[in-house]
Amino acid sequence: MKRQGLPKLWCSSASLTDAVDLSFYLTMFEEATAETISGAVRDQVTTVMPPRPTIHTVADEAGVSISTVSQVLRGQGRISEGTRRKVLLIAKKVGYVQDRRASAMRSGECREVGLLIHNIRNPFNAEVMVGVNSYLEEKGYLVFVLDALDDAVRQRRYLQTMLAGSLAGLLWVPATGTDQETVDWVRARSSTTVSLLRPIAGHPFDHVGIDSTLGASLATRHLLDLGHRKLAFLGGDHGSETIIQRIGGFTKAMISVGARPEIVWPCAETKAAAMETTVSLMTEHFDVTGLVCNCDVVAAGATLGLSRLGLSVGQDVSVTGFDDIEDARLWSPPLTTVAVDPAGIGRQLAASLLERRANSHSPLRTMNLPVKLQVRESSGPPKGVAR
Amino acid sequence: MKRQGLPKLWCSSASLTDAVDLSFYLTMFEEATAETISGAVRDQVTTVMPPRPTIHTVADEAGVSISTVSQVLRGQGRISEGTRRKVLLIAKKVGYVQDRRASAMRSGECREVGLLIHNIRNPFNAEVMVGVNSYLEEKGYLVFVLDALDDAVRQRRYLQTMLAGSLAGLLWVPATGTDQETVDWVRARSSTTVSLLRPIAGHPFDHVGIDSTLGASLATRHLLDLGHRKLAFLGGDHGSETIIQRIGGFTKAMISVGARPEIVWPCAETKAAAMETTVSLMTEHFDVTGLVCNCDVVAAGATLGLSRLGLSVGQDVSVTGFDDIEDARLWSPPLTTVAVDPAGIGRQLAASLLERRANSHSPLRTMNLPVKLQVRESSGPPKGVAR
DNA sequence: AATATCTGGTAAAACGTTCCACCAAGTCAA
DNA sequence: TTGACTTGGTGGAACGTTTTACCAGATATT
Repeated sequence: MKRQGLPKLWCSSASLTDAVDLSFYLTMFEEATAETISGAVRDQVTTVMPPRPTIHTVADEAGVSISTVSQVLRGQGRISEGTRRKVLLIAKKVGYVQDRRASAMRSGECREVGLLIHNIRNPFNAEVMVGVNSYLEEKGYLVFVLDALDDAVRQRRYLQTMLAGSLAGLLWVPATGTDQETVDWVRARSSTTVSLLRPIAGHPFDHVGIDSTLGASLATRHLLDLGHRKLAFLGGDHGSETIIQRIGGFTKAMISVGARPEIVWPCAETKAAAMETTVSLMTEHFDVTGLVCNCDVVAAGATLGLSRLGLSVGQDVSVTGFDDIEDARLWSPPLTTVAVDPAGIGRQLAASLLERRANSHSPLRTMNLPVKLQVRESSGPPKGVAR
Repeated sequence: MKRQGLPKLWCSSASLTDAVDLSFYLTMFEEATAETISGAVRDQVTTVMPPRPTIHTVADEAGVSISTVSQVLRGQGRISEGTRRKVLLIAKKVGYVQDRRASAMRSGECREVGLLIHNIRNPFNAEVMVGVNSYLEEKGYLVFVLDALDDAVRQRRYLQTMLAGSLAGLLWVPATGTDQETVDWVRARSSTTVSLLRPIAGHPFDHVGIDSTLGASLATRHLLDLGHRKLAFLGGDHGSETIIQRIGGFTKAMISVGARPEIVWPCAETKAAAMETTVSLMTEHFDVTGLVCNCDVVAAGATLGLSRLGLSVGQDVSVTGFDDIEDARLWSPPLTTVAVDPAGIGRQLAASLLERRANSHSPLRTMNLPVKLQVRESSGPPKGVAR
């Protein structure tokens, strides 16, 4: 079957009021069903692979030594324009690609950065990943990602594997429950490590994070200013620095107006968990009028929980999030949240990493990026207070 | 600062009706502010790294040859229990970890699998990633992820980098606009490649996908059965096999009841894009009563677009998705969607990869996993038709 | 006593690069 | 003509492993 592009039909987002030729799609359909039987075996033979061409292949073909090829390829040394051309041509012809392992092994150079994150399913984390990647990429680094699923044991395994080949650097969001031994182990093996988002007690690495305390404080303050007094803090993993800071911000803001920050319920970072926790929380504390959530995903879950209880968000109960993920502004009601710029984190992360690589003896740095309260309709004055 | 665990306070998800000691969080807060100044420099010295211990280090320390160490470490060869013990002990003591690069280079063995995906921000993709990872991981493989952002040029670069070190296998969701040259290039370089989700014309690799035609057909049929006749297909990238199949399923189902599948609008795989496209579409075709969406993310965007127009989903207009991401059941209204099991894809992907590695000469296989219509409240009979 | 077999281990050649020391031939100045 | 310098390149040792061939000594077999 041959196909050159699709019929114009749907290639533009303009609508199609004229009658259209449907035969194309029907044909597709027939073929598709035929091929689509579960587990169908296609009688196609895999060809035997020729061995991957090496620097030797190129050298032989060009009639020069491997040293010459190496120098040409790296643009170093003194090679005449003629041989240079010839070598490049042949390299292209035989499809040579440098074996990074061998190269890195000999030269000690390495351009691979590992990003070990705790939950790639959280859109905010995905955003950070894309951000850091785009910055390091243009410096010639390759960022690859491992998702530890916030499990300390799995994280340990991944670290072991990552650091078994050498890395240009490690970007690390420590999983919940990361122990001191793991931290020490990483310190001993990776000279260039930047922790991110979740600070580690003792600050053993460069760190890029956000001002969690301020963020939580801003959100809480916002609800207090609207007239709320009975607020709850919802979400967060057990025992991390981040959550401690956020609860700190919440507490401080509450205390400052004489309210009691009593209700603090952790929960997993998923909508489903947050929904259930919210239902329980609101059942037990029916007089709560505002929820300060640890992240947008939790806020989304809280919204669902509230609507299950027949409570309207922004009117009966106000909700704030943290992160300002792309979706937050699209929800109904749009979420009031503490905005963090994931691209900014990415940029700073890349900068920190490169700086540390350039100068491994400079003192460790902790960067906390600014946060900004993004007020939307999920927060409003409590019932009975005029807007 | 020393801390042994947190106060019991919030370590359980039980609520706290008693008065609590707040001093702890206040202390935290004070410290946090002090440290949290943007760009603050911490006066900590980085220690100089001792060179990473090699197999030689261990051999010298143990007074044996490196061959012996190598054999002990891999549990091969004939080594007495005594030396075995000694070597293992020393290896542990000096903190030896094998250099995977060198090992792989010599032995040709490789346990790294690359996953090149087109958009990790789509939760479905994230789910697939987690799935495949969990299966390959227990077989001792390391799966690392690159997100090509559905950009063919970036994808080309990433492929180049990934295949520059050798890989045990490549799992590939081809980006939109992947050209034949790229496909050929991958074929020439990677013997173990499994394409996933988006089939490639000509089926040059093993493939794990889903029955897109059937899925789209089921969703369309469902709406038709409810009494809808004026349906639109929304979403999808330009020119991929997937979208062709899905439009095929839509078309076939429509035709089978004598309806005209005229309205087919592609759009990017983000909520924002889908929202806008939906607004345009519905403005132009105000009589459409059902939207068959190419994926759940698009369906979510469509929902937002409809509510912006004051149309209620499931009553004024029915919407179906594709994927059944975790959120779909939590939305309001919960989304009727074609359910695909990401874990199943993960498992099958892992299986295909391992099988291909075990037997590189068996014929290529295309597996299409079953889909199932998950009916929820986002679809209902059109107005004027009794439920 | 001569031979075979087993046991525990070593030496050295790879793997595909990089990089440094070196070389042959040409050029140039004195 | 000699010495110094430049140009264009080569040879070979490393990098940290794995793997094969081999060896010395002990033990078993005839």
